[in-house]
Amino acid sequence: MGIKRSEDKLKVIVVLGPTSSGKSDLAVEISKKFNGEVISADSRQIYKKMDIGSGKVTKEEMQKVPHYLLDVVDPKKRFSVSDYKKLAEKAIKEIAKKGKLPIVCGGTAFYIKAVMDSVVFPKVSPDWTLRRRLEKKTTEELYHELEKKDPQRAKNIDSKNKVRLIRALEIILKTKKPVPKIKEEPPYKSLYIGIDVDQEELKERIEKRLDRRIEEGMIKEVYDLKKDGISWERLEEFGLEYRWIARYLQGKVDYEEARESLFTDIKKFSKRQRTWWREDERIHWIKNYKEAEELVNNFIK
RNA sequence: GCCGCGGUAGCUCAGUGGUAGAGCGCUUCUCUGAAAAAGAAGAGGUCGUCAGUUCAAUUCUGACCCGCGGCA
Repeated sequence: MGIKRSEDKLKVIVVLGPTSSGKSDLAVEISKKFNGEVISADSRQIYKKMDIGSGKVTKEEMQKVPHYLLDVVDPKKRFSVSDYKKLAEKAIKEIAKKGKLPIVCGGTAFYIKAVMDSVVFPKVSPDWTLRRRLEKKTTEELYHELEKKDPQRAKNIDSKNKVRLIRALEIILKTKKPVPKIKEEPPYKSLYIGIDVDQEELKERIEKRLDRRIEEGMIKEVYDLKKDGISWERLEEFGLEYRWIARYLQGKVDYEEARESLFTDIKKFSKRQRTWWREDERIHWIKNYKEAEELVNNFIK
């Protein structure tokens, strides 16, 4: 399999931006104008029954534009980037086959990168027994072990991050080989549109949206998830809305504290989201729909 | 008015006769199958005010100011 010439590659649009920036609306607008369909790139909206808390678009907001990769996984099941990559690739093909324009839109940068930068994930599925065993070791021990077995990977890895160290060792122990390097030609011809929102304005939008979602029944949504058998631990792991509402429902924090902490955490999250794209030259940062429309026009010519 | 307790980082508080720490927040960053996860680095303080003791005071003493509780 040779490298595809760029003229042969499928065209894919990426819409990205921090939480509450208006990505979903923009993706729908572009879809309507340019005959596109949307593929969500969101690690929480992928789950069923996690609607308000994850900020999923409603049926009305979709305005009849087909959306992919929303509500496809049971929240009890584990889902990973690698699963996402497979599903997203399938969706892109499907949309292109219909002669429509695939638009990847979402706030999970790792998911977008996995698909668009063709990150190759070694075919080693998580071995929870092994992980539990490695979990008992200290980060220092794990790092030394990695240094011995794969000095190359040890050079770049976050030496104090247990989750990453364990994953790296898992790959090495299972494949008996070092962790493969990632570097490949991007698989699609792409246009990256980033929504640029002023920090202060974003904070206001985050807060307003948070209160609106509480009114819309976000707390009940989490309560129902628990009732359906999702553990507190799992809800904790989902983070943000699910984490803080779960703590509130358990009586660990009062309402005011839950709301304040959640607001703080969402703001932090939006800052973390920015670090993924800050230095990325491919992204065209836009302020409004008009600018986006122009970009897409040039892109699809 | 009296008695007691307290006043140290943006917040909650540790601590020491040789000019200070933690957690949280804040800023910045990382990202190879949990990614809203997980992790890293950094910036903040003339230790309430004034005076005394001392080679040396945030630490001891006194007065004062402020807050909280109790008594009257």
